[in-house]
Amino acid sequence: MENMKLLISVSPQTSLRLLKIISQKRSLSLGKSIHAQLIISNLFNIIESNYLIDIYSKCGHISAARQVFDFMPNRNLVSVSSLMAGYFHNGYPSEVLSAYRIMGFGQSCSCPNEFIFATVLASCSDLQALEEGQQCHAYVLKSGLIFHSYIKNVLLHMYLTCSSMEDALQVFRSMPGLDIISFNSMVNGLLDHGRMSDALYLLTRMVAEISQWDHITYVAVLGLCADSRDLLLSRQVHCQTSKRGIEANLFVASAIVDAYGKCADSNAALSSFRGFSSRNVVSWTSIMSACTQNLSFEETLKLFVEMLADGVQPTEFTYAVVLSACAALAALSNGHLLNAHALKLGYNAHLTVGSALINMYSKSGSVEDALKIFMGLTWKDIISWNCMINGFSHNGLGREALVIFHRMLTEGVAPTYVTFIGVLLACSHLGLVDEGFYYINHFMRNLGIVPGVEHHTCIVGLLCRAGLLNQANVYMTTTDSNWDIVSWRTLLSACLVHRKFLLGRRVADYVLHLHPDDAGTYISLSNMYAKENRWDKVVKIRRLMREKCIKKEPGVSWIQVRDKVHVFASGDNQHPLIENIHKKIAELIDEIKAIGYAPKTASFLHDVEEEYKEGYLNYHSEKLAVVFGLMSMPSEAPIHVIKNLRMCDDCHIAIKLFSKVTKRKIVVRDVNRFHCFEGGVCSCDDYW
DNA sequence: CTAGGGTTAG
Repeated sequence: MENMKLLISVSPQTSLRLLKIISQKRSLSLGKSIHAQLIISNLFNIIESNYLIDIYSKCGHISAARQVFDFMPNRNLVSVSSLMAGYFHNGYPSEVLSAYRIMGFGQSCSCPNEFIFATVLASCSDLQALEEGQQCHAYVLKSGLIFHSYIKNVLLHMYLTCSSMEDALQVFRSMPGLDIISFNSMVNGLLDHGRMSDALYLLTRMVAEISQWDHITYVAVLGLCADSRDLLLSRQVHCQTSKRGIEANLFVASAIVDAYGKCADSNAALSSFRGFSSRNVVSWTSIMSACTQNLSFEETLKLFVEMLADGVQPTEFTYAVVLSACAALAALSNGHLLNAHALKLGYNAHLTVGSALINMYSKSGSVEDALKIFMGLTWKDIISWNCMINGFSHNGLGREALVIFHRMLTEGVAPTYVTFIGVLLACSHLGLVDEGFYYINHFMRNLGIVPGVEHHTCIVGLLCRAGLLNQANVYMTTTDSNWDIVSWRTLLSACLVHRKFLLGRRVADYVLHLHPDDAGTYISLSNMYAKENRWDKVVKIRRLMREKCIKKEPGVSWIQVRDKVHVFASGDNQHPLIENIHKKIAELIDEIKAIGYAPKTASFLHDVEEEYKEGYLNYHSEKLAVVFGLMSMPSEAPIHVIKNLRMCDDCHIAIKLFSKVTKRKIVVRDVNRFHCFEGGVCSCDDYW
């Protein structure tokens, strides 16, 4: 710094050399001091001012750049294009176009050159301003500027982002002298439009026409690997990049992690991520996304903590990924924490973060908080609406879901495939049979949305809920859809709830014909027999399951208390406080027996599985977790428990009564829906 | 002195 003052006062050539270095280094503080020196010595000319515009723009101080520009007594084309580039790179493409309009080229100013058009066309791309872009196209054709390679490529990019693939292809085909940048743009454009085979064809052409691929070509190829879920190809490309030393590039590194994640190999994603020498937010976010997509939710949370410890600031993408991991885990307290964190950094206003928060809160049993977030959004898109509608529906709040749906229609937002899953689910909760059929048969059809198996399954649920089980069965057998095991289970469990055992057994036989080893169906069947006290049949089914080595997925429930997640499996005694928990359960069972609870047992049989024996039900995982929660949470705090299977009958009754005798709010998220127990009743109205 | 293509999301 001391030397700099001397240099400026000594020679103007040296000051230009200094300015060049400062521009390359993007040093705001040095730029400011040399600016001050120039003012003091009153020595600056057009070139020095242009440098200052460039430096301020590159350092994100666009208003300072504008000030320098405005105070210049004389300007040239470089002054204009530097300022335009500044506006463009700082995210103000519309300023570039208005600057162009008021510039008065050809009159007071000389004609625009290739530098000006490069930035103007790039701004058209960002603004999706096809018409302006076409006007530029005409000008660069007439003026001959089209022969500059920069102009050619930026024009191609404009058509790729603003117009049809056909227009872009026409520009691409008519362009002489294609270079690596034109090819890269075209490949990426094709991939963006989902035209994978065309992209692949172009890549084979690139092998012949481009001597050396660069890192951006590899990013495109890795995008192709990810889109086509081709693990082998991903490995091959990864190897090539590391051989050529390109994997050190952070764009390439992130693309490698993403490709492995999309190809369902989270181990490869993790080990390649660990092997990279440098990291940034994007590569961190990519690895977290890879883990979340492959159901390693805890890993995502651990990585997030590690990233923060590394001093890397999250972005809206990061929050979206981590929040969706929280949603999957129903990790409400982590989600709360992330909400506060995002709020502090100002990311709460972002659409993706907002939707992720709505999703997280509604999947963690706190719809009230989800609604608060939703109402606080200044900008809503279709995904925010869908998250809120589905959030309400999944929590059994059909009325509220429909209110949001109608508000969405009034605001002129067009519903989508996902919207109607929530809407039909809401109809099912409310018993609105006619409305449900109206939505699926007319409303969706008028919008050109073809109903999928999710919608049809909602209709089955709707009919079942209304007690129209035969109609539900007929609907399933006569409607052409990709009926899956989920849809059949909807009908089966309805048969159980409504005690339609004849139909239930017939359906179960049919399902076992389609899915011979489905444990859930065997269990439903045996539950139906158990409800009729036909224990001989129960024993037979259990024996059959043993012979076929079909195992029931063990019931697991978990609850978060402070910073720790406590996991309970049915009948296991792993928890350090298990003695106290059993004692507490026994006390509570005695209490609720006094108000009418009658436990179900089949103690008179020895050949029945453990779970039917006396007292065994008391060791069901959800009871263990709920009672542990009652013991360890402050007395006003609601108890949030998550279970991997559907809740069992007995636990449902017992927990309802627990909520009454303890005056606590208890929320259990099972694999299907939420049960919100309060004052002895459940939000599911005993139907699940 | 100024300009081009690229990674992560609900």
